[in-house]
Amino acid sequence: MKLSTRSRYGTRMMLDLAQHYDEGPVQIRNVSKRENISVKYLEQLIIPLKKANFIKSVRGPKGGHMLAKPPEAITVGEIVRVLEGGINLSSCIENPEVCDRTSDCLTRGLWEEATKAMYKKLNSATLSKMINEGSNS
Amino acid sequence: MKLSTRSRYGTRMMLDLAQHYDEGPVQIRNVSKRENISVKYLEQLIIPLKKANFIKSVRGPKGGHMLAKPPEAITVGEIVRVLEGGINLSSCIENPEVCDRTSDCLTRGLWEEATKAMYKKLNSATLSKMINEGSNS
DNA sequence: TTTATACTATAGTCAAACGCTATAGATTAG
DNA sequence: CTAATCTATAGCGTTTGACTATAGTATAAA
Repeated sequence: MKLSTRSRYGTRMMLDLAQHYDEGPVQIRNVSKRENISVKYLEQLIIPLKKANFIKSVRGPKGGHMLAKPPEAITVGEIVRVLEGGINLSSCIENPEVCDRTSDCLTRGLWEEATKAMYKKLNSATLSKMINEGSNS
Repeated sequence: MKLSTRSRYGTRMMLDLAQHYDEGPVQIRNVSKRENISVKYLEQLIIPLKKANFIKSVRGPKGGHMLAKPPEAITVGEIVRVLEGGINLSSCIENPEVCDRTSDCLTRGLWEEATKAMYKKLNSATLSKMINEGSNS
């Protein structure tokens, strides 16, 4: 029931990139220092975020990473979905065939509704909103 | 991000008990057959649910288990909270001290809001509602 | 054209959690 | 007193999570 550190660290990295948007490529090394997260771990998180087109990278010296879209066009919901591999309270929501009781299951609908409620909140939070509203909003 | 089988099986057991409420003590053996969940595993789930006063048990021959309150007085949210050990997307919500960034964390508030949204849904579902509304409501 | 800097890819390690099973014991109706 | 039933605790095998290590590939700049 907990979000993985993947999602939490990934979101922090994306917020860090958002705070340095328009400053050119940001090196992982620096994100690592500021956020106190291992370089190797961040490198791993970047891969799926690039595939999802949220980050673009520049190789070689002076290279680095930057948001592929402006901070107001990326939501935390999207980030979590990419890093968590889908947000769902139960795998029977995506894959009804994992359970032979699907047809008459009393609980499935509820898990789905609860998932959606959470989802909605996360989707309403763009990176720029997060930065502007701050922590104690 | 998935609910554990503990919560899902536990909820199914509670729904089963609700469907046999007022029939006297129900034996785990029978719940096990109907729900296709191991007896030993169910026995384990009953313990915390008894402590939380959702189930009461009768020992000896003809003994068994039954809801400690009517089905309309128990919500799925309560069951999940007991079996999951709290529903929270991040442990920093219950225990701010796990992270030294709490004071200026941009994400904590969002995890909390999303948690509450999910929570609200689960709390609105009583066992009797679940049974009456069925699966395809 | 070399070299240092930075990103990329894949595999490995360690510990904790999960899902489940087994054993032994306590209680009580009949 | 005994069989049916619940109770408690410990164990076990697998999976997942959170990292870490190694061996690259690309490229700006000297």
